Amino acid sequence: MGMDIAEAESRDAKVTSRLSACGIRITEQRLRIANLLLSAPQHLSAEQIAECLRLEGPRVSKATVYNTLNLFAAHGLIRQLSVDGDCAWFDSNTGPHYHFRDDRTGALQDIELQDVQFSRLPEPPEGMEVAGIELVIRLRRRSDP
Amino acid sequence: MGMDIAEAESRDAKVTSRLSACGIRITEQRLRIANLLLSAPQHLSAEQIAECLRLEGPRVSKATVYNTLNLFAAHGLIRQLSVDGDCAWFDSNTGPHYHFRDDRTGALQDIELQDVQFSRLPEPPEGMEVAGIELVIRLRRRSDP
DNA sequence: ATGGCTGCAAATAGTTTGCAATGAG
DNA sequence: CTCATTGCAAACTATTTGCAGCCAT
Repeated sequence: MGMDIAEAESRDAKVTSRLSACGIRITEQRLRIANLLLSAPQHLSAEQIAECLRLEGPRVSKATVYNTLNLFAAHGLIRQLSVDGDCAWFDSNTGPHYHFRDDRTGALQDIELQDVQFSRLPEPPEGMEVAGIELVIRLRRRSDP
Repeated sequence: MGMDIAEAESRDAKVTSRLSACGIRITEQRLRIANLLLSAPQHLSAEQIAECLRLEGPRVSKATVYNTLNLFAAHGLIRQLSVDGDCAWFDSNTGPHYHFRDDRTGALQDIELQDVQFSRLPEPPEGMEVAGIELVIRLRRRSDP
């Protein structure tokens, strides 16, 4: 479960350069949040991120968590999802893809683009064009034995 | 744009019987809200419903609007959608179908089930089954001339 | 009459904002 | 040194809940 110092440093270096490439100034809080989200494809809510930060070290205010997430999203480093009305989810996979959603827990899981194919799609209304397709497959525990 | 008294009465009668069939007691507020939503397939937010009620007659408290919408949803008369994080939308089309969403205005429009066909869908994760598929095609104004 | 509804106001939850103190370049 | 960033608290928005009074049955 651990990560040695060399690993942590290389991870920090990667994340740091991604932030810098966007013109985002590096701070301890931004680096910690970026490490949570950007080291692997993930779906996290602001609350979950705040919770992780709380467990792992010095507290980061919720305002800063939100400000940082919005900053990252504005630079296209992450994407905000509206799959449930209760809270926003932040997805570090910014490429086009779809989601499974566990109805009971709310947990999300990626579906690769090529795992869904449409043999028919409706024509957009007059004067409009498709800006994106959001697909959520809701899941429940299988009932049959 | 108007509706004569006979029309309004027959609409009331239809709506009343749908509510009664669910065991929902008829009140003036419930009838007015039901008339807005159930007389045609529609997507309305709680705020829009409150606004319509405000314009058309005696005020209905927001709490009652929400309580009523939740009541209707619990009985399957309407369905709550989570297509944007800002507010809930209530859809009086309860059958399976999909949506267009205008990114600029947030407005929703139905897509019939048969206008979308999948030639490939992913296998649900172990022990899970598909509870439903939510598809939103986001629209923008067409850019090319 | 009596128990379910309504309206109000207060509570809640998620998120944003204002501002003084802090910290990075 | 200087301006961006942080943390806190307060503001805000959407929604829910507690409760006294009202109304359908």
